[in-house]
Amino acid sequence: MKHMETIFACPISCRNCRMSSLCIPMSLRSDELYKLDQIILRGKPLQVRQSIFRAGDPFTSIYAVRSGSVKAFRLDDDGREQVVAFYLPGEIFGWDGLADNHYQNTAVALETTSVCEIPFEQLDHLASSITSIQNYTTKLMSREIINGQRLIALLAGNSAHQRLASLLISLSDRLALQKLSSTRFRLPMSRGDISNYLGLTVETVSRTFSYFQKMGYLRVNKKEVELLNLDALQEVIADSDVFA
Amino acid sequence: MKHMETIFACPISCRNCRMSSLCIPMSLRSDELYKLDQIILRGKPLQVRQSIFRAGDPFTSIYAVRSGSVKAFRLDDDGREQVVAFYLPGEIFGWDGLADNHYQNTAVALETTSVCEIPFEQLDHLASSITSIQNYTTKLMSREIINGQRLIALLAGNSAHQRLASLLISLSDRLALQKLSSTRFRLPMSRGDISNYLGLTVETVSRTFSYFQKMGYLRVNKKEVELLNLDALQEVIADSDVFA
DNA sequence: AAATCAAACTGATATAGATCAACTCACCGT
DNA sequence: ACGGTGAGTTGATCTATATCAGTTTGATTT
Repeated sequence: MKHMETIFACPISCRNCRMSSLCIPMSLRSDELYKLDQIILRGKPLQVRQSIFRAGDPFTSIYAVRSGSVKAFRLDDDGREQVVAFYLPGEIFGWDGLADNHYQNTAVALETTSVCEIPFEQLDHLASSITSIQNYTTKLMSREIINGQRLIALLAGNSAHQRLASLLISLSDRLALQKLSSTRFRLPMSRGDISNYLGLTVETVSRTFSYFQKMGYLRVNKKEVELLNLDALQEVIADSDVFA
Repeated sequence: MKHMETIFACPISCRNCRMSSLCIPMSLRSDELYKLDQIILRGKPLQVRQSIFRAGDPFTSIYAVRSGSVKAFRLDDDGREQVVAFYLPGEIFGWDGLADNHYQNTAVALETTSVCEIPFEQLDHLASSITSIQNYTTKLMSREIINGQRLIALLAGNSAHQRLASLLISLSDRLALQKLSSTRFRLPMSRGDISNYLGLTVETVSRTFSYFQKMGYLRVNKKEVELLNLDALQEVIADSDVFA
């Protein structure tokens, strides 16, 4: 109910989307954007824990976060969930479904979240005439590969302190892209999600937050964080304890 | 010198490549394959440690392993290398270069290795007329994303034993695709590469090999391994120690 | 064959982070 | 207002793996 006036006053489209500068539209001319806009589906906002797709579902679409945030996780052989990515506004997800036409991950809203659904078949059809779409989607997938590798490197070679500092800096940087405060923000995910994503326990994450706070690097209260010393956090990440 | 007769008697092409059933050609009709074959560059075999591309190099091509093997690694901020993938014959790598037209990783031969270089611009041009190429490359990238996420899950949630067992099973499965023995093979990478990739130390990897041997799961001598009990190794992977 | 060198293995010890346990706090339904 | 529930924090202990310190082996050079 609360958003109704928005919907009627100003139908959502890529043209008036605050995220368009981060999203596929950034690569398009006006006439091309029109065609893209036509194929995008924009449903009701999702509630917390509501899924966008589940592992095993047939692949139909990729998705862009318009507002809110999303976590993507695999279900391991033994049924445990493993978070593999968080997505913020302007970010696009769902590429894991392409390889065999079924999503490998489950994607769920971490808070009230709006996503744009981009049916892949139609996008692909558009891409055959608009080469910049083809190019851009390819680049997006490449970026997803790189982001995965960045996380692999983080998990394989870094301490708990480094892992959490990296996540905070990553979130900070991505919020900055949205022209939001990069120093004061609300973590959309629980401690459990963070610890799972970083390959740690909740206790360790909690203690590391406390440590960073004690050191004056940040202030934290539940999900609210204020980064007080970005440089110090950067240093935590950089300090390979080779010279500790 | 030793391979010269092969080269003269029978020029290398996708048609006579043992890996074609695993590689891009598998998706192509004969006339299409001809066009693909035309753009592929096949250089001399690479020696151990020779690089195919280095992080920062301008992106020009993707590569397929024809024989031998390749490791791909990131250079972390502080200059340490972090192995993010191993590639065996029939596998394709280099997608990380697409996002910003420069490779993010360095790829080096782990042994004497032949690769097919597929210039991306030309492949992309071909893809615009041959949709199965477009589809296939997209699927390959998606698979690369999934493989990365599989490794993330392995690193974030599994013990040393589980990690090594997973790698061994993965290698075994991929050798089987090549119609090679899935139980007796030579590890192309050093213990250092394995430990780096799995986020462990060489000592732990060594001890884990010894443990598996003691348990009768495998026989190992330096790089030669014989898997004696695949089921046991699978069980190591599956055993979330929830019920240990 | 002796000398050199790097990779791999093994043992002893240290430690980061897991595990186990208790407590606080905010929020929710009644 | 009141107990209940789940998320987060903190403390005490335990343990898997890192670290440190050799030793063994096999390949390479002389």
